[in-house]
Amino acid sequence: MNMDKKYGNIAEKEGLTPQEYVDKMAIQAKKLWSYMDIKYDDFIRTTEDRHTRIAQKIFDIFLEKGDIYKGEYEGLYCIPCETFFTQTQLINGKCPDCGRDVVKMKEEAYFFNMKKYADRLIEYYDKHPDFIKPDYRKNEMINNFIKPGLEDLCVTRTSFDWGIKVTKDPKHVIYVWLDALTNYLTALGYLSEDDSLFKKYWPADLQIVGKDIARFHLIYWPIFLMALDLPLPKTILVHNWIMMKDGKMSKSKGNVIYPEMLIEKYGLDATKYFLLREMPVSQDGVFTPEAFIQRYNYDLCNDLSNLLNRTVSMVNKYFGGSVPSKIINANEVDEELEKYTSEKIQKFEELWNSYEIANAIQEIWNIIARTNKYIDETMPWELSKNQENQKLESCIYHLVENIRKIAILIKPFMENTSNEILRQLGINDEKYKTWQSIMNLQELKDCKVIEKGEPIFMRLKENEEVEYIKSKMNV
RNA sequence: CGCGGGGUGGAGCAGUUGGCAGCUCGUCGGGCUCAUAACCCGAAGGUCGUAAGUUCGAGUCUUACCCCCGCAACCA
Repeated sequence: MNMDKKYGNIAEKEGLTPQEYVDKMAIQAKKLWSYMDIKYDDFIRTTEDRHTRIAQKIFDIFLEKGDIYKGEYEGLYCIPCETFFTQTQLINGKCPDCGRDVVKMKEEAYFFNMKKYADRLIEYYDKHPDFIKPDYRKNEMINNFIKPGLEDLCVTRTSFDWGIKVTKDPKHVIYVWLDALTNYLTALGYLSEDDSLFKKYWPADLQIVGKDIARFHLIYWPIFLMALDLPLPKTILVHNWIMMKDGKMSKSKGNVIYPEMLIEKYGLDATKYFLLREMPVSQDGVFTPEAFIQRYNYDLCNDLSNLLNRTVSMVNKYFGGSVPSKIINANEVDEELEKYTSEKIQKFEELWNSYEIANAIQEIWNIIARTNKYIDETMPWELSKNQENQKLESCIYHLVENIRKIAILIKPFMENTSNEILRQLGINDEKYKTWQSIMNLQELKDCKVIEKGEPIFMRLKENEEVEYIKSKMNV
């Protein structure tokens, strides 16, 4: 996590010092993570001493190597705001903050020699097809930025002093990507007295970034690493955005949806489920209140929750709550279910490992649908009536076993629900809760389901809830 | 102007190396009763943006064009 950047101007407006302002932002970010139950080992801020010291060191290394040189930065400048803007940032040719005219200005600045590394970067892309995901981002970078001629990156400013100073030239402040990106290294203690974490974990297996900062992570970041003679992360995954039907969320459009509100009303698991399920990696996902409630009702209530509920009920009705033991000679219907399930688990694993999360989750729901269908195929109530006990035992066993697998599959993103399902099934033994355990049929010794199934998700009235969500979007 | 993504039954989307056009929701009809008016089965509905080409055969390859959405540089 990194977030402390140039909030100086915004801070002033709120009557805060820049440090106070970013402190406030950091608290908000941590709050959201904790609300989402997202755990992390470390949370670094670029205002921390462990970062600033090393960032300065890295700057000096580049300076000595000749990768950083002193030049002049020319840009469009708003004098009252004391800020440079790019052509595209301007609104009707005026300052986007205060609306006044901007002027061409020059200032002394340090530049990083990106050109020097352009060829090496392209070569690296070619030799490491897994480096950038999804694939098309690579072409985007090459065609738009590298091939037309990579420009050197301005890495310092003199127009303000909030930030990390250049050791040998303290009127310059390191700005912005050199400072920001290197936090991935400083967080691990790179170049510090204790770099054991760095030695242990670098290079990273995966870095996930939003598409808005793809360029910086796919071009500048690898080049900085090359300049430091460090290995690159194995994969950088660029994810897209959640959009609203009428485009980007914005307060002025009144279409902003806050995750806190959804979590509060519909629970953490439902919220995470929706976001992951509706969010293709390589395309923007769309949020609509209708889709949210429909997913909740169809996928979570009708398919998942109801499957558990009807199964628990049958274990009680036919076996007094005790899960039958594994049957060795399963019949054809059972075998088909087993085969289907293991194929889908394999598929899930493939997709999950290639970060196609939405598609992977879909495979789980295929198993859920197939298990619901299995009940209709076997008709346990008929088996009971006709006293076909062995078939009935096998059927109920297979049902419980499949739901157990489903619970473990959803655990990474629906932990509470997963635990609740296992609790209702009476699966307490840790050995039946591992990822490895879903590769085979388990005996499920001494499992006793709870006496009365409790729905884990209750059907919602679509109209009412859609109205509710909409009313919260205009706040 | 350039680059990228997308245009597939009413809606939202899948379609790996070209070979009888699939999924979810909706609609219509049926089944079942373990469960939440749930669950299961079946049917209707598409000349796969337009035009031309390659091929025995193209949603899938080639070319041209039209429409929608992003990105265009030092801005977390």
